[in-house]
Parts: sequence; structure tokens; C-alpha cells
Amino acid sequence: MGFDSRVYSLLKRVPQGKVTTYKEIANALNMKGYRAVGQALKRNRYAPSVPCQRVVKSDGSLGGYGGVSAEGVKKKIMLLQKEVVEVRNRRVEMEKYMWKF
DNA sequence: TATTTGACCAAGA
DNA sequence: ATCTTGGCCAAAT
Repeated sequence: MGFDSRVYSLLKRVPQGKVTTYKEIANALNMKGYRAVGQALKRNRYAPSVPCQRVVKSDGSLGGYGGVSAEGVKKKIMLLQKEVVEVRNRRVEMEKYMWKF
């Protein structure tokens, strides 16, 4: 199993309506390379099967989606709203939606 | 083999 | 609230 696969399979355990963070994923993988996790998602080719929209930054702001483009982020917001995760002022309430592994 | 590059993070000189 | 800085790690260059 490569690094990317490990990230993806872990992420698939996050249910809809919940979110996790780049750091949490790194923690669950017993490493501190949170940035590498972001890279792995950026490289995600299995678009819908791996719910990248459920990964946000530790402070509750969004992070990227399909690059860091405005369109990508907009799409990310739509997908989250559709899952009952409210996104207010480009942020999500971590205490409420954070999924713990 | 050696550097550089990020969908990041926490602390704050 | 916002910006800078140093640190992190796998992949790409």
C-alpha cells in the first residue's frame, strides 16, 4: 500500500455530515507530515469515491479542492452544504462537525 | 542523489 | 483579526 492509498482508505471512513482535518489524518497515520496529506488529496484521481470535500484545515477554514481555485472551493462548499455541514463565512464549526477516528 | 514544492499548522522573535 | 516564520513529509523536478 502506498502513501496515497493509506490516506484514501482512511478518509473513506469519515461519514457524510462530518469533516476531518489534514492534521487528523496525519495523526491517524502516525506521522506529522500534514502537508504531505494535502498533496495526496491533490493527487486524488478517484474523485467521488474518496470524499475530499470532508477534509478542512484545523482552524475550520476550508483548504483547497481541485487546486486552490475559487471555483474548486465553491464546489467544495456546495458538496458540504448538501451533506448538512453548514459553511458560514467560509468556515465550518469544528466542535460540531469534526470526526474523530 | 539533491532540491523544491505544496489542498498544512502553531506560535508570535 | 491578519501576517510571518520555521517546521513538517511524500512526490515531483
